[in-house]
Amino acid sequence: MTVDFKEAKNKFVQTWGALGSQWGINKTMAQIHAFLMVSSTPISMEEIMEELQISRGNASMNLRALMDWGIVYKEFKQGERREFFTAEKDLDELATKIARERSKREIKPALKVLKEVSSINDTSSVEAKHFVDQTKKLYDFVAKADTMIDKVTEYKDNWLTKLIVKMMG
Amino acid sequence: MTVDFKEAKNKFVQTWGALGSQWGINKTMAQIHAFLMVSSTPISMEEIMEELQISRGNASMNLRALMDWGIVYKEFKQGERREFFTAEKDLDELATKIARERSKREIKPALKVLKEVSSINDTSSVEAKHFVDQTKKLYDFVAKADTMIDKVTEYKDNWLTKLIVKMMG
DNA sequence: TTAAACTTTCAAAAATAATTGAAACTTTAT
DNA sequence: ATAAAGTTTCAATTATTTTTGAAAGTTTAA
Repeated sequence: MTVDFKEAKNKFVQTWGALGSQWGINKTMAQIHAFLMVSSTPISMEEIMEELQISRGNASMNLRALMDWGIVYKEFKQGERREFFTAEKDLDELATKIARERSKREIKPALKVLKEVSSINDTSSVEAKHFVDQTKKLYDFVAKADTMIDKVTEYKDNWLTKLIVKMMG
Repeated sequence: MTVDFKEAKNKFVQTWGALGSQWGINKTMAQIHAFLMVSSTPISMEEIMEELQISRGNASMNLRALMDWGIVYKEFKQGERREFFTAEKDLDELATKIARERSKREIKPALKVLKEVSSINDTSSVEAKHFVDQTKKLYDFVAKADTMIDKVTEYKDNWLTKLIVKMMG
């Protein structure tokens, strides 16, 4: 491993970790994912701990979380006791899984609340009318965006390209 | 203000705050935005502090941040010394501004790093080759997604609807 | 020019989130 | 059955982020 490669890899992992934080994904989780993304072979927990200088517990919990998101897989190696991990490397698949998971965990529950609060029966004040009107609009908008995520992730391959082609036409 | 309305409003503000956290936006910032979104008149800092039970400093800093994002505006009232605030209420405009701002602040810098690390000249190992290949793919994918944000936010109105219509066709 | 009304700033404190590490647990080989 | 090799869990600790509040700054009216 040349020094340049080592540096580049490290920079990538660090940057991805920082970016993750800004999007509400914890730093280590993003870093482990980044590391696995650019690794060409399955990696043991030991090696992840070593590379990212993190504890066993941290590695274990974040690998679990990544597997729950469906973007990291456990692999078993012939004649090896240890578990190895690989990342989903297909980017269409990766984006699809992240979109679906965020929809399920965050957008759907938010929609539920929006529907609920926009259903109050109060027209006694301008404020109340505006509230109902605005939250209904928000519900429609978010629901539409969520539908789009569903539609878009139904495409198996290359949906982003296809979508852009459609947009241009 | 009936009790139901008060409750609904509060639930909405709380929920939006919690959702914000999950997306890397601080709770108070999201709450202030939510509160302004469903308010039909300009609101003073005093009133925001009162409603959300937060300090003056907190209110001031987060209002500044929201204005930097371009989704909250200062208003001046005839014969009033105090400043009042309103949120961008048009949802297409809101989504556009958030998308553009995140692109500028996070995606563009990430692209820069991706370009940089994928440009190393090392083909001495399978690992290095895989790294370059994978980061190049990532660059292309993220660049494409970012282009899409640009295209989509060029539409002035109703871009989400138009996009869905195109997709269905 | 001054003082009242209001806003901003930022160091310190509080709250929240992430991380550690050791004990408990599981699996496999002998 | 047992011990070695490995993984998971979670209470305690540490790190990070957010919030406070008071001092400094600004604007306006008189």
